[in-house]
Amino acid sequence: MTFRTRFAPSPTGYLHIGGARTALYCWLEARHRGGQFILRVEDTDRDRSTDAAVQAILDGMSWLGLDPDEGPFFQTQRMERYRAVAQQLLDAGKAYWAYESKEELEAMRAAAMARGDKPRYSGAYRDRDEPCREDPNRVLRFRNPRDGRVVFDDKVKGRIEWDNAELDDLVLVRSDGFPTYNFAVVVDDIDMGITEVIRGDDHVNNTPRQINIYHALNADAPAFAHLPMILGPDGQKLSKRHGAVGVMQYREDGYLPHALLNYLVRLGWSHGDREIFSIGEMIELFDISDVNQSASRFDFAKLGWLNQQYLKNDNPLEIASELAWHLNRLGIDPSIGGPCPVDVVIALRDRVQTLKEMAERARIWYAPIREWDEKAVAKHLRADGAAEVLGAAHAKFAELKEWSPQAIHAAIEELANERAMGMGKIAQPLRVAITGTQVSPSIEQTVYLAGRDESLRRIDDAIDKAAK
RNA sequence: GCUCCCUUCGUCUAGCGGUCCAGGACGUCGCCCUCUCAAGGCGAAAACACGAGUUCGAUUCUCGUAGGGAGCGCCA
Repeated sequence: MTFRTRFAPSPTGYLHIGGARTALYCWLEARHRGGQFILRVEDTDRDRSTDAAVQAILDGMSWLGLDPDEGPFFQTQRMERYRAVAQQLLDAGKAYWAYESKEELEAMRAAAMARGDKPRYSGAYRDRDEPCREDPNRVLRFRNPRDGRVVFDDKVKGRIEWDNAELDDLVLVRSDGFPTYNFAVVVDDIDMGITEVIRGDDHVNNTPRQINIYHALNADAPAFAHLPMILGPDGQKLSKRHGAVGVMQYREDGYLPHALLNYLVRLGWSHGDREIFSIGEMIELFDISDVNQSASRFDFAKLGWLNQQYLKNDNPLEIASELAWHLNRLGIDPSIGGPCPVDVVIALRDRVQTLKEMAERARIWYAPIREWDEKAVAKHLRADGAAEVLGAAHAKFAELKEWSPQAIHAAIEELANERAMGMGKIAQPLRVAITGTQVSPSIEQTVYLAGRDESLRRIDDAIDKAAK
């Protein structure tokens, strides 16, 4: 039997960070074992499912590079199949019709709670053996075994045991004819030949009921692996309050997909002291049974560090095209003018953690200085001799044979030697002249990226400003 | 309330009975480098939730306690 995993989101919102990690683990596990990864959209809740959410999930997965081998399949397109399997269960006496109204069920639960019991379905119709009748409240319920235990070896959590007495007769088919989650997953996972179910640990409680359904269908249950939750930095459930929850938001915030993947793979899993993993290494080394059992918190600081690692080490050409996307979002079109984005990447990759920051910092080379840092002006432009130094730099730059960081560096060094000044005395006024601030990449990069004409213009402006 | 699950530095984790007065990484702090900011280098502080067992020996095994989480839907 070939090894097959699946990711089965319900399209009720964007692909969130926990879902992304689940998808990643499913994908890695399939790739690691040379099996297949299937994408299935669980859209049986017609009230909450939307096409936009389906698209958001697809977009998120494709941005992350988590390509499925099969799918997406949609449960709403498999209605006939669920109906047939339901009939099969009914014929075999493993399911029965029940007719309680939602209010009655509600009262039943409340009464059980009041007694200190678990709120469960009483099984009132279980043994009535009535002929089927039309009724708006009619649902098909599973005849869950009354005794015995369900035992399974979770690949993450270890052995988990459950008394059947704890389980009630769950609804398989709703009164509107749609299958419930617990029923549809089992049918799908059997039909799609899924051999390993990897999902969030909020599903462990469903697993014993699903295993019973597998058995009722004379099918072998797959292996299960339940992943611990990802919490917000404060240890609370991850929510909008924590900022980025949808995966595509990370793109907008300037993270590289590989960095996010690397961060996610290390959240709950590790391989010795290793922190950086190429996709190939993840596939080679990942094993679902090495995943941790406890919830982990999301740490933006570490994600930022990882992102910078990729910014620094990936091919600058590739980073440059990502940077262009972010520049566009700021209304800058680098193809029209200004420095080449690759040079910008090289100048800034050691100084920022995200592409978004990089684009914002790159602004000074694509557009005029918007705002002067008055403290910087006072300290460096209006300092004694600053205007004179700027004038000398202007002259040297104007005469440079080639406009390169090396040539600019040589010119500044020469200037420093001529006047026996420290580099700082020259670099800082220049920096303020070019950027309006006292923070930027190395002075030769800063000047180089501005371009010769623009540099000379800005130096002139700064000299004027110094005089005022 | 009931059932199930979880518990090593602030955070992510290593550890699978002695190698641990607990290792790495992020973050923090200090020093070095230095034209600013970073990056980089070096170094420091920082954890086995608690209590019983089992054992010659427990971070590692068992059981409790405490704390946290999940589920108990005609939602997935």
